[in-house]
Amino acid sequence: MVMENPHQTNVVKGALHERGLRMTPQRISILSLFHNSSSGDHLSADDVHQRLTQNETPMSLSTVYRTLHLMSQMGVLRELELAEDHKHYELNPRSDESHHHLVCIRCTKTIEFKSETMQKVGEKVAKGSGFALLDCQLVIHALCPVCQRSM
Amino acid sequence: MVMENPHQTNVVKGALHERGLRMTPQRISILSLFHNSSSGDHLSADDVHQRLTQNETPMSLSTVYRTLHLMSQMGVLRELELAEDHKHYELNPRSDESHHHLVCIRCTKTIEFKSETMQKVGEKVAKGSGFALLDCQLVIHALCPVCQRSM
DNA sequence: TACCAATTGCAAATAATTCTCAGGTATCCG
DNA sequence: CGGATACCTGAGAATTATTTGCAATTGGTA
Ligand SMILES: [Mn+2]
Ligand SMILES: [Mn+2]
Ligand SMILES: [Zn+2]
Ligand SMILES: [Zn+2]
Repeated sequence: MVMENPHQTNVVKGALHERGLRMTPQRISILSLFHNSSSGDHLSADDVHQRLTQNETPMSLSTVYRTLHLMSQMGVLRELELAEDHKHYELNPRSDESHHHLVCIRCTKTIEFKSETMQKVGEKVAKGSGFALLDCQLVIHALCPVCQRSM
Repeated sequence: MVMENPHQTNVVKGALHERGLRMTPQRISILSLFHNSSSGDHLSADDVHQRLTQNETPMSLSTVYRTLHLMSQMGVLRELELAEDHKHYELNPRSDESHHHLVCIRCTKTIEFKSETMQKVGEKVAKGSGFALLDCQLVIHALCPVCQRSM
């Protein structure tokens, strides 16, 4: 069940080395998990932890948190703050496949959508201020049709 | 020091009544605080609590949390998830003055910028799925020039 | 003015995330 | 090949933002 993505793994390994960090079995397992998830899977730290356990690659929840944080800092993962009380993660999409989220603040139903302009705006704004872009996300908070009725 | 904004206050009062809720002194104080803040002031629950105390309108921190949450649900305030471990709030800007945030994930330096297209995209996407728009925010995570050097 | 649901303050509870630290392990060097 | 060093992990405790339960209070209305 654990299928690796050698290319991406090596790219990350290189980035880790540049910082004096290492590619460990735990980090490989977490990256594989995300590579094998379908788009639209937004995983919490706990989700990741549970799936790893099912996948025969259990590890400490602390390590999961540490890895998710590190990978987000490196721009490999993307941290989503949707309408829940905890963070969710997904692979940080390549600029040509970037997508964004429309989320109901009441039932947390989430819809992904694409928009090329967004990424361009992000790149332009970041460059304009001399910032190095890591992730650019539009979040639309709204009420879904169902929740609009039940108010 | 506490100057009210009668118009906006009445609008909110009406919206509260529609839900069977009340306009209390505490809610008025919190709204006034935001109306008297300058753009770019992103206040945490604790910031709000401290400023209210200075303003001679102290109240319980629970009430602050409850009010910030309620006002966000109503679309009066806007909840910001920037690069810190707690939420920040600001007045939810009218559609014609909407703005967005570029934030350094390392030092949390935050820059506001405008972009008309963004709001339009948000409105279009929400409508396209039958959602009722509350808030639409682009967050760009990046590294500021200073932090890029110190790595 | 009396009533009643909404609201508040306080303290306790919750839950996500981080920290501490001791025991591994990869990597580098002589 | 060892040994030194720095990185990494697991386990659990600690931290901290936020929520909740409850009794007392209050706003808005009849
Ligand atoms: Mn997504
Ligand atoms: Mn702002
Ligand atoms: Zn909904
Ligand atoms: Zn910075």
